Amino acid sequence: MTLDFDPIDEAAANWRGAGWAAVDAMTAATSITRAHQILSGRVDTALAPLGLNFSRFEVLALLSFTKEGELPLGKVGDRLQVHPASVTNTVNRLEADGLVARKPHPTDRRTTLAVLTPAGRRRVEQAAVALAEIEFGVAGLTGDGRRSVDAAILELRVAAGDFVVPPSQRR
Amino acid sequence: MTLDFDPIDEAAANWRGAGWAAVDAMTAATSITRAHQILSGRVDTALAPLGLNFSRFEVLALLSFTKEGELPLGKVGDRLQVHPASVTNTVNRLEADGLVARKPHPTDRRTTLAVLTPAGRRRVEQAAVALAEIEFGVAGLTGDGRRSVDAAILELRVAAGDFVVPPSQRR
DNA sequence: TCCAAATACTTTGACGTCCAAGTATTTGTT
DNA sequence: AACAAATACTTGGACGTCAAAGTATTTGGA
Repeated sequence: MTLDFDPIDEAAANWRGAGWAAVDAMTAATSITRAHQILSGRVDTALAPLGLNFSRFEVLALLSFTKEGELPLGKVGDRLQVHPASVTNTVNRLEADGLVARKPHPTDRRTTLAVLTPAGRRRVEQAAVALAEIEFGVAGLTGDGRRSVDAAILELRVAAGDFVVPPSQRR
Repeated sequence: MTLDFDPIDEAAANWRGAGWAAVDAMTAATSITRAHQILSGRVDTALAPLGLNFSRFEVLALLSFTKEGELPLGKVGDRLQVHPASVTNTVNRLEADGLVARKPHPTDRRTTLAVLTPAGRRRVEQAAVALAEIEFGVAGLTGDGRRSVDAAILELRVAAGDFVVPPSQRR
């Protein structure tokens, strides 16, 4: 199963041979896709014994950082940049496992709050340890590599409109 | 929906505040995950009018690079690093659209070949143009950014055992 | 005050991915 | 030659994601 050549290099050579454009963009896209595949597999493997996957973990972690351990579902989606339907699904599962509870918003009846339960707080702590142990699936990336990936992808995220850099903090 | 702060920076600050380990690994993993989400959305949008998604396109492209325009399904999976079940599913769909045909292997009856049809060849050419136009979803990444992403992720892929660098070509 | 538009969440449905198990065929050993 | 193990692919099931439509509630004008 392990190849004796770099499949991305090989693809780049093929693309050039076919006269196709944007080869450098293709390799970057393919690299990112593969990196995601690798780390997501590792992360899910590490979290499986805890009954979590990365999405569920992210929700728990986000809640654990708030003062009251609660947040409207919509805010969760905004922060984690996932579709509202995915938030519903993820919270359903966390709720079924007793790690989170739904609670009506005190003043806005459209809104539902996700509240971290004590079991949820314990679980997220365990998960954070488990993920740190496997370096979040990026074992193999050096410190320099991590920094350069962060910096490069920051450009991509800003270009995609993920957030607006306030004029005062442009770097 | 657009935030006025970097959600990954925010997460890093929260993690440090909670005393959780491996913050730099977490930000790298989150960056890669988000980058994948961005580019995969853009790519699928660009390919949708052609009735393709990135997986289907990759299969067509791979076949188009071979001499005969055909390859055993297993080889397709190896090259694209996807699960055999996913190859079956992807080829089913391409076959239903008349872009690929299944053909028995001439000597090994366990093996099935995927063969590019003339329509498949035309379609993949159109798709390559469409993808080049949107720079494979990585518009926003500069040339330097693309190179540094490639280089960093190469480390990750090698560490993950994607392929073995022959001793003669170590860099 | 009234009501159209916006907001918040859920539901449903189409896909895609992976794992595990099942079928068919070939290989490698004895 | 015989047969267990490996290989190649498909099937079925569990999940996850997103888009679109539906329900409930709140907002912002006229």
